[in-house]
Amino acid sequence: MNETSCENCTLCRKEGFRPLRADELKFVAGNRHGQGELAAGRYLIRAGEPPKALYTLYEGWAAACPDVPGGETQITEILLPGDLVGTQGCITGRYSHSVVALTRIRYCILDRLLPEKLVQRGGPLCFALLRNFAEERSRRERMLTLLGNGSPLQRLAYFFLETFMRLRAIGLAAETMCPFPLRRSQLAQIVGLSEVHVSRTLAAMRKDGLIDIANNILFIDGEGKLADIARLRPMVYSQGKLIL
Amino acid sequence: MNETSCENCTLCRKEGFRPLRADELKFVAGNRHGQGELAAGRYLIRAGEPPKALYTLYEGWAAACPDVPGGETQITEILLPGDLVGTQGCITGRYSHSVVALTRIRYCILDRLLPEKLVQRGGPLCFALLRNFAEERSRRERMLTLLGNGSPLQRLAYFFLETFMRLRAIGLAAETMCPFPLRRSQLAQIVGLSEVHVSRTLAAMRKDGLIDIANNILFIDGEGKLADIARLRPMVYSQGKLIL
DNA sequence: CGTAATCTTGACCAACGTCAATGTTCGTGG
DNA sequence: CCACGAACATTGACGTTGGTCAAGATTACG
Repeated sequence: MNETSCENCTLCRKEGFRPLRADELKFVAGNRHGQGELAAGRYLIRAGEPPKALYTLYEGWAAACPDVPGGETQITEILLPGDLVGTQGCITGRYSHSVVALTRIRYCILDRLLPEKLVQRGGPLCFALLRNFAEERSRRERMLTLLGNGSPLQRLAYFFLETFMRLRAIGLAAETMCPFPLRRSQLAQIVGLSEVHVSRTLAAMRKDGLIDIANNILFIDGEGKLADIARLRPMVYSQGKLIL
Repeated sequence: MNETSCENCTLCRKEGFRPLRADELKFVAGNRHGQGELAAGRYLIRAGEPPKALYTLYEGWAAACPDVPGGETQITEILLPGDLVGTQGCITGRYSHSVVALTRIRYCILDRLLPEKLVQRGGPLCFALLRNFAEERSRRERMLTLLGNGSPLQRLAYFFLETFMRLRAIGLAAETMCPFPLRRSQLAQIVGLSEVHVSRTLAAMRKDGLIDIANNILFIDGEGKLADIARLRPMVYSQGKLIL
């Protein structure tokens, strides 16, 4: 596993990422403490701990889940390549949720104080951090709406659509399909249903020609139909994801 | 209704708000375009519209609710005095949810470009804006967890506890009670249950000596018991709410 | 090829939603 | 101050949805 430097990072070259200016690149590189790798199932950060670092997910999928004492875990967000991990901790002094790798992941390690430095520094990079927060807040808001009064079908339809569009925005999806490594039980923890009921609902969706999941690939047969069912339309801003 | 200037604002004097430095006060005052008032049930902002302004809720309660075409509305956040309204729109160019007054409200009108200016300016005020986002994201994350796998009892217990603690943090709650103007139907839209079931659950909670609601006042009889039931503990940061 | 993990399907049941009737509170105008 | 109506809250009866349990089927992996 050889180290990749910021200068020849392949991720932020992809469409969907705004290229960094020279001085920005230097700033980020100067706050970078190397990179790491983690197997599926291992934890990158733990809820409640003081922040050790800020991370950028570079490859693979991860999940954010608050610790719920003695209850089923709930996944509150799926983290995809390019997403920041641990911002909450670096801002408020405690990680608010754990982050667990869902596949093997690779990530960059950034200075814990990067947000503060960014605020001092100001400029577009700082604004991008703000927009990152806005985007995540907004995404949780939509899921909240779905969990509050959406049917199982609506919840799943929305989640598939959103995930697909997020992947497409960073160049990781094909025309009508995308990688999809999630297990039924993980889907259940995301949409707030039992694993069994997820399975049933998926069977129905498959029969109706909406979607199919096979070999860790999600096939979207009718993006429009899915959107109609979900009622809510996912918003994928990320015209300028930042920071590696 | 006489105008109050930033200089003799009574809200930000309260405990829980970090007092502004002289230059910060000047900056905020310079980006303030007066204040407004709205009756219960009227909309302050509408989902999907381009941002007209940023607001600070000065008095009263409001609710954030994304537009759901042809479905029950879901309330994704309760806005209390001192909270910012419309940040999402000012950052991303579109308000992501509507905000409706739940009681008569008074609010301050701030420049739509304030977040951008704040980013240029940097400093503690900018960091406070970031922390505001972090706090709201975190709050939605907790509700998401509750709606995903919490019982009706847990959902309500958590919501009462969180609201009580938020009000206390800004000096608007007494030892064991606080104002509580929400109707059953609004509670239902927050916790994702039917109005009838909220009513039933509240009756049970009252019988168990947990809480009581009467005359728009919430009585918390056992804060510890409530916290045990809710499993999640609300986090109220706001050591330094900002910006009027 | 064998074992473990994951997925599917069926049967059953409890929790919650819906409908509807009754009771209560609040504001308004006489 | 009282009377009235409208909005809101409570309670009961009943049906549906989705959870739980358990038994097979399929897949993944050594």
